[in-house]
Amino acid sequence: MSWQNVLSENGYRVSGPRRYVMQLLESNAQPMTPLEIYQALSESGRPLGIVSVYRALELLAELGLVCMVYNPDGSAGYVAGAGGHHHHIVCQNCHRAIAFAGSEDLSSLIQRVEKETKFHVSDHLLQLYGICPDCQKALADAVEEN
Amino acid sequence: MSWQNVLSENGYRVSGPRRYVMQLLESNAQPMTPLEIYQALSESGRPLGIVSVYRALELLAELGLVCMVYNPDGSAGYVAGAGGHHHHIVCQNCHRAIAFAGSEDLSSLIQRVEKETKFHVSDHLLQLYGICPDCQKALADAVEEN
DNA sequence: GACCTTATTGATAACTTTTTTCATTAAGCT
DNA sequence: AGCTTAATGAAAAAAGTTATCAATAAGGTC
Repeated sequence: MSWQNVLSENGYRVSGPRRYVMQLLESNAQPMTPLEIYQALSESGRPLGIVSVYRALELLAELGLVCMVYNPDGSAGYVAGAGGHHHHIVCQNCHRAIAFAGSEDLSSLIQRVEKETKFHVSDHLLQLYGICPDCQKALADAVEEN
Repeated sequence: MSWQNVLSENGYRVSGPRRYVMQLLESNAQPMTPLEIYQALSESGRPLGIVSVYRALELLAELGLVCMVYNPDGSAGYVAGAGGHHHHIVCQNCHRAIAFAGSEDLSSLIQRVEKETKFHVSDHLLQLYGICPDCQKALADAVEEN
C-alpha cells in the first residue's frame, strides 16, 4: 500500500507539504532533522512553513511511514520507513541508513532477559552502526593514496 | 572503580554539581532529562545552575558513567550507567530502566545483516521495552478490582 | 591547616529548536 | 464548479541548549 493510500484510508489528506516531506525522505537515505528537511525543500523550490514539516513528520511517524534513527552521538533524524517492523543500520561515515527486517534473531535474547529481569518484553529498539560498502571502498582507496 | 576515581584519574575534579547529578541518577532508576535533574536537585536543597547539569552530563556521558535511554515516543533521558557495554530494558508503565549485559546473543544477527547489507558492523544500540515485575502486579491488581 | 593555581561554576544573554495560535488556503467530496 | 473543513503559513511564545566571563572552590603544595 502506498503512503498516499495510508494517508487517505486513515482520513488524512494528501497535501503538498506531506508529499514534499515524504518524497524527500524517500530520495534520501540519510536521516534528516526537521530543520534539514525544511531547508532542503526550500532550496529546491518548494517553499513551505517549517511548522508544516513538524506536523507532517508527526503524522507520518504516527502512521509508520517514517521513523526516527538515532546516531551514536545522540542526535536523531527521520528516514522513510518501509512500514512494518524493521530496524536500521547506519553508516558512521556517510550516515546512510538502510533498513533490515526480522527480529526472530532477538527472541532468544529477549527470553533470557525476561527470565533475568522478570519483565514482560513487548517491544524493542535496535540499530546497528558500521561502515557501508561504498565508504569501505572510499576509505580503503584513501589509505592507498598515502 | 568508583565514579569518583574515574573522574580523578581522567584529570577531572569531583565537584559539587558532578556529585549531585551522579548521586541523583544512581538513586533514580528512571531516566531523567537535564531539566528534571535540575529541578529535583534544586528542590532537595542543592541549588546549582542548570548549565552545570548540562556540563556534568556531557562529561559523565563521555566517561561512560551515565548513558542515554530512549523512550518509544522519542523522548530521552539519562541514567547512571554501570560502565562497560550494556543495554537497558525500560518499563512502559513506570519508566524504570534496568541494565542487562551481554550481546553475544546479537552476533548471529549481526553476521546475517553484514552478509545481507555488506556493511561492517562495529557498534549497536539495543533497548527493550516492557512491563516491570512491580507494574505487572500493580496492573493485575487494578484489573481485579473492577 | 593556610595558600596558591586553575578547573569549574553560576548568572546572563544569545541562540536554536519546538509548540501554539488563528486567519487563510486548498484537498477532496457532492 | 462549489462547499466543507482539514491543513497550511506566519508570527509569536515557549522550551531547550550553548556561549561568555567574572567569581568560586577543588586539590595539590608548603
